[in-house]
Amino acid sequence: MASVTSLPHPEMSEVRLTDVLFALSDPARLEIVRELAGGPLSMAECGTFNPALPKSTKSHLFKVLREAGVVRNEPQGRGRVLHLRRDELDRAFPGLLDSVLAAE
Amino acid sequence: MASVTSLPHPEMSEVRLTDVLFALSDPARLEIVRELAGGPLSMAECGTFNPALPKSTKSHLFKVLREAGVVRNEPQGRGRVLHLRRDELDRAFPGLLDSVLAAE
DNA sequence: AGGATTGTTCAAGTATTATCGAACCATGGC
DNA sequence: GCCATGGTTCGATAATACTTGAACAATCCT
Repeated sequence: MASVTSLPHPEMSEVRLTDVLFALSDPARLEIVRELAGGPLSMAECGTFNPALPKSTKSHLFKVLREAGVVRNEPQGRGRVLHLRRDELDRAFPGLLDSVLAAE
Repeated sequence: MASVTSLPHPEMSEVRLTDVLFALSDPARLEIVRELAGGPLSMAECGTFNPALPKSTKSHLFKVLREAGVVRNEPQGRGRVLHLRRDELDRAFPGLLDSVLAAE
């Protein structure tokens, strides 16, 4: 019943630009997105920029990104793999991610 | 002394990407930016998407945009003119505004 | 099965943001 | 000078968002 294993992800058609912008507007979340731009990572591998971050806090950061449609969070083994929904975002908001990731 | 006439604007060099993204992440502020993309407007002309908006609220929306470096607010006659800092933003964050404004 | 590992969710406290009326300020025109 | 116009700032309240420990869930491994 409502296993936590598979988390809900919005369809890209119902993702709003403002929600994506909001998700990216936090430095910690943006940093996570930058890390994920290099390829999928487990949650443990991700967020190394701040190793002291409690796992509940980290989980919350990913939740915001996931609910905004920026990131996909899927179970793998005993952990989870995160990846940027890059192709989908590029289709929905052409150039957005490129420009954000290009900014120093 | 500290006349309100001329409001402080950040140098583009000290504008942070996350602040810009945050400023754009609110639907009302984003709508204002869309209106300003067509050219400078007085505050009265701007924000017509919600005519019932109190002027203090509207002023606050502009303040957030101004402090994030998105908009310039300058006195003109008895009122004020607002304009998007488009060229500067394009230089600092190439493609960002384009992609945001292009999104439907 | 039991324990270790990896996260998620809940709840509570804190902090940041939004909203809007009222007071205030500057300018233009009479 | 005085008043109307156009907008900012202040102050209070409401609404969101962030942070974190503790409890819980799923999986792997022996």
